[in-house]
Amino acid sequence: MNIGDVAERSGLPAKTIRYYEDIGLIRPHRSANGYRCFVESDLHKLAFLARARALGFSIEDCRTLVGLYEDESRASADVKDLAQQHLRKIDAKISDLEAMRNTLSELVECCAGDDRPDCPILRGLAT
Amino acid sequence: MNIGDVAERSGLPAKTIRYYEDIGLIRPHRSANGYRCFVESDLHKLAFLARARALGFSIEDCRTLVGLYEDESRASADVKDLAQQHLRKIDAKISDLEAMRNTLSELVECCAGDDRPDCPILRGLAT
DNA sequence: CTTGACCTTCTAGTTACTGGAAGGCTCAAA
DNA sequence: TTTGAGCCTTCCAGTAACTAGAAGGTCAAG
Repeated sequence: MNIGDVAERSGLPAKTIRYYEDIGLIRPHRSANGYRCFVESDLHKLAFLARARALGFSIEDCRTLVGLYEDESRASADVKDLAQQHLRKIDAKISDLEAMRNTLSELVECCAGDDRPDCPILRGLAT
Repeated sequence: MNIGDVAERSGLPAKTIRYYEDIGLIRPHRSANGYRCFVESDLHKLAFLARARALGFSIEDCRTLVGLYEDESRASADVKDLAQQHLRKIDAKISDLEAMRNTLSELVECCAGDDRPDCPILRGLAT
């Protein structure tokens, strides 16, 4: 398979796949013409990476997850720990965003939104 | 005021204040010795920026907001539009994060988290 | 033999800072 | 008067995870 095929089948842009090779997440073989030559297991790994990234895991977390995935003697506790840490980060981000949303939506609701200059949003920011 | 004073009073690191000058958000005067020399209005603007950033507005949004703030003939509708757009982005981010959290916490709950290799989290990612 | 769709590498840009190096200024103590 | 601490300055590089674009090689079809 060439990069275009795995891009389509994994849902990852070709650029991203090349980047993942650059940083050592995958190691596809090369054909005689220099093209990357992917086998099924490369595709499988890329799909794994795509899903882990979609769940918000960082690239370094993904590297660890792939390592655990390929380690037949892993302890599921290690995977769970990583996932729980990530879950806590997600929760923290959600809290931050909700705090922002609450403050901002209060200000927005107070704003007439007409052609006059008086604006509670700006007043709130300037306070 | 020197940069250390405004840093303390605005809550922004000195590095960040220098950066804001670099990108043209503020234009403090200089003393004879080359030190930046801040007046109250600079401090006020920095505090405004700090609050806008804390609400998640991008630097470019902040630039626009400062412009509106300083424009006595602004229409509050312009401010409100900007804020509402930002609110929608925040809501979208929260939705994304909640989707991640839901999927991930389901997987986490299914995982024994012991020393055995069998792991529903990895299976979920590999599917 | 050319055309178009692939593929390659390389450089640089994105966001909003942050860390660190190398060096100048200021003020108080010895 | 010198010295030292603690400010300040600029400039360069690094962060995360790509993404855009340029310049050029390869391949299959017509």
